[in-house]
Amino acid sequence: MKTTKTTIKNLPAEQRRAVTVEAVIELAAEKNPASITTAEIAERMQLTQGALFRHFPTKDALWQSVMEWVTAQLLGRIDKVIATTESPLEALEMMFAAHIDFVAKHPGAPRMMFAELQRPDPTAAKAIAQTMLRHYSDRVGTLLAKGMVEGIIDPDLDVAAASVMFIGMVQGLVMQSMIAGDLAVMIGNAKPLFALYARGITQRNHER
Amino acid sequence: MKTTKTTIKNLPAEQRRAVTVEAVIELAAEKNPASITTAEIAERMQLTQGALFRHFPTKDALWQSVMEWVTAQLLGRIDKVIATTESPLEALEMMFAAHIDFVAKHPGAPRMMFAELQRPDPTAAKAIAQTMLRHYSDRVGTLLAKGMVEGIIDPDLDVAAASVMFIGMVQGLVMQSMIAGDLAVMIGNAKPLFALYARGITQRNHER
DNA sequence: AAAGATTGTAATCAATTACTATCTTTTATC
DNA sequence: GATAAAAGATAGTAATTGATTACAATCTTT
Repeated sequence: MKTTKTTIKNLPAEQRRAVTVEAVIELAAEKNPASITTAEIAERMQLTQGALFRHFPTKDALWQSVMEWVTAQLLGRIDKVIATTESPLEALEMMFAAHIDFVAKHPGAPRMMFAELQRPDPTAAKAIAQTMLRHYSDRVGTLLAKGMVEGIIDPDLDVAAASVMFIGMVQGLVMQSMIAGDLAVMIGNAKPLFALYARGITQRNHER
Repeated sequence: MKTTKTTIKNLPAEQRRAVTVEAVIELAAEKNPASITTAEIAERMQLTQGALFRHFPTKDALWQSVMEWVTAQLLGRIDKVIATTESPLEALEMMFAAHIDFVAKHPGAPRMMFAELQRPDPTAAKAIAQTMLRHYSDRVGTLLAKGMVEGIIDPDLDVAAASVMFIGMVQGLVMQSMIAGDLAVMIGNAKPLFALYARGITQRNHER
């Protein structure tokens, strides 16, 4: 037993790649993802810069792995909570909460998404980000459609607009937390925000 | 008379600075603002890279000017349309439309905002972005409060949440247009989006 | 324990970064 | 039209970028 925590060297390749992705996620929480250098990543994980390229052929390949990690994590969490309820509205709320929780734990994730989508050249990492968001929108759209059938959600609702607003809410909270420089503000405002959203999409006949 | 349109040289300093800001806004529409170099800016305006530093002492000073331009433009347009109506709800809708119109004309603007807010170090440009968004939120909050007094807007509304959602809508549309790679999608979705927003914040007693 | 494969180090590469010093050209003012 | 100031061109700087190299340390397999 000689696992010194500070210097974990000679990790198997797969494990090293995983640690690298974690380091990038960490760094993306602290600064603009576009300006993260390979030297910074290496320093964060107590490794030399050149060693990084033994595990990733190129920097974009590294970003690709990172985006895949984010995709798997976020969609995984979302699908998990959706499956726990039959109510579409409740599912949307849990989906939103799960997303905010994920973003609060990994503030770098939405920033990376945004940064990747901005890239002019069609990189592999960018493509992953695009398909991820498409899948995300599909989840929201499906739940909304389900709710309309059940009569919970307004039948005249513009599903596309409601999807954009759902994603916009997350983005708005992220932006607000960046202005305030405080992540707690995000979790605190999540519940009233969704309440406002629900008020906009739900059917009215039953009330009052 | 030999004013070839491609080479506008020897501009007076003030004019040159204005042209520079325009060039940066243009470039920010095409790629990640954080990775815009002084060489690129100079090339875009048919100037040598060194000449840029005759008009801006440092690169951050340049960004500062750009952020000031965005602030003046956006807040200026917004205040202008707000003044044209007495109805808070109508004012909000016009404000939203003006914002989307501005963003559609200058897609680089919101990207720069996002990029600046992400910077870990407290630069002058970042400070401008923060105060700008604070002023923006104030405008929304004031209109909402006014609407509550007039009985148009739900008295139990969470004003902070509604402000976050307002900004989030813009951000959501920006993101959607980045995924689609098409700016037209933004303008097309603006109206139904605001309708959904209005549905969430307005008083219910008068209807049905 | 020998052999081979894997992982990491240190030095280095060309390209690019923001920024500067020096020289030339253009513009404005008399 | 002479002269000074303003604006731009040219050609640099040191530092940083992603990526590659030769070599050493470590692990795995036999």
